[in-house]
Amino acid sequence: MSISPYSYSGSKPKASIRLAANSCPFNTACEGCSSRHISLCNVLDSNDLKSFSKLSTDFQKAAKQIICAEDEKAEHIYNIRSGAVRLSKMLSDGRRQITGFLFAGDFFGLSCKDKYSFTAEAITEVKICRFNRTKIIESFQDYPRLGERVFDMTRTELNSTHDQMLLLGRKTAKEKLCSFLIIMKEKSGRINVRDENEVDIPMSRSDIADYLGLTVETVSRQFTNLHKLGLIELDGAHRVFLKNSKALLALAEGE
Amino acid sequence: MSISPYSYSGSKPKASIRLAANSCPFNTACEGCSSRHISLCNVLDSNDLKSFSKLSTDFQKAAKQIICAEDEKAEHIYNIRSGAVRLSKMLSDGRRQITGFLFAGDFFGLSCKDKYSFTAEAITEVKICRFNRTKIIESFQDYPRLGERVFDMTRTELNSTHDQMLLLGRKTAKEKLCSFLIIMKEKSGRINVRDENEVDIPMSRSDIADYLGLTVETVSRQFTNLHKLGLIELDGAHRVFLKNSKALLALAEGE
DNA sequence: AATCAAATTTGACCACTGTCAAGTATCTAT
DNA sequence: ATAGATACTTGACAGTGGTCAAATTTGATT
Repeated sequence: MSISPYSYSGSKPKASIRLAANSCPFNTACEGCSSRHISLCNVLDSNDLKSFSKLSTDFQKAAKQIICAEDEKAEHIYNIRSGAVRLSKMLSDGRRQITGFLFAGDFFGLSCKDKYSFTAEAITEVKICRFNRTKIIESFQDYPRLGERVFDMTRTELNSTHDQMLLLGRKTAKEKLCSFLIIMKEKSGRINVRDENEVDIPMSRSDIADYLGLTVETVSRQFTNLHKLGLIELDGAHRVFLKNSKALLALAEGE
Repeated sequence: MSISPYSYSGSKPKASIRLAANSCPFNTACEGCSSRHISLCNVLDSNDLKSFSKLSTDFQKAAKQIICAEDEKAEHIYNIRSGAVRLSKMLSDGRRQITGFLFAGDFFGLSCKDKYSFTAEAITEVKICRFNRTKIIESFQDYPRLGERVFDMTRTELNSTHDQMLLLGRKTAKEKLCSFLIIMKEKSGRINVRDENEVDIPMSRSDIADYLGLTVETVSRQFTNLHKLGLIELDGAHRVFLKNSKALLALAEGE
């Protein structure tokens, strides 16, 4: 089995915590950041980046750790440098909806008011940089292009939540899973360019279920179903090969 | 039956079209706009408003008219002055998801890229002012408070789509309808302060169904159900009296 | 006021997906 | 390597909400 860009299978919490204390070697300078080209800060030139980097703090979380929790005071916004994160909301009886899977280059926490409106958890080991919300919003004055970039990303995000509403409200289980696979294909293409049809699925079946508004069992059955239809090949639970992504896309759109 | 703030029952298309040609008496000045206090332009002072108003065009649409269509070139952003609008997305086979109901003070069209990602239709007769997208985005330079306001409203909107995802993915039909009634109560309170428990429902059962990811029949059954439970009183299909909004809220949250 | 069309409600039935349970595979720890 | 825990898959059955159809109400048109 080829090496995954996520380390969901081999992550060791203890080692991760040690690294987190150590922090990133480029703590005070974002210049060496490996995710800069896809992050919000990619609009800053070398000079601006130097002063801007003082606003950021770098840290790391092991898989399954909470990054921030729903209803907690929203003091920071977070930018993912590597790894995978899930954002979720819960009903009082434990029913959960995952509102998004986030990867390198994605940020979260800006849309909240005084409290976080979701819980953010590490799916794999993640590297994150964090900014004070107030300060970064103020900094949009000094770095107008950054403000524009953040606004732009927020608009894009709003657009894709509308697609997700169409999925949740109107698609069948099969269409939902096909949509999910297409989404994951697109996201993984942004991060790692190997065979574009070889898609990593860092999250559990239960995460997928809570993202698609289904149960684990239904998700599992639909994986089996798509395999029987000859549309996908499974290599363990966390790696999928899309044998016919055109057909998957058509199914995803209900055609 | 008391008079509704929407004119969904008595609207006459012909008359509306005539009015639309006539446009608003305050066409070149937003000063007299009755929805200014709740609209995005409420951050502008009297001077700025005068020059800003030159960017806007006023018009009116009768109920059931399309304001802008999915996949159409996105040239404008729209601000609702009065009436109710629905935004929706469709699958190729006609399945529809309504992503939002909009009222006086709401705007739409900003989150789109080159094409509109939704169709906007008038539910009731609506008064709307329209801005050129490019020009208004440029104008954020001159009116920074306007840019902040729009950004802020976009963030709020993103937050509420997350709530809607939780609703669509994880709530039961009963919980969905209770949530809808609570949402409508809050929105109508913003526009018209009468008895806060007397809620106008300008949209059809079919619109509600497509908003909640249900069928018309299920929506109708749940209305009947809530009535039997003594939680609501119906005065026709478009006016609801919430007899116990606390209980409705609890049901909406799955408690 | 009368007629027709559209919207809403209600009923009967059923399918998709959920629930509960058991079996299998995978990962982690020793 | 072995054992235990966790994650995933599969099966049997059931229920919520969907489908189809008919009745009723509401609203528009003449």
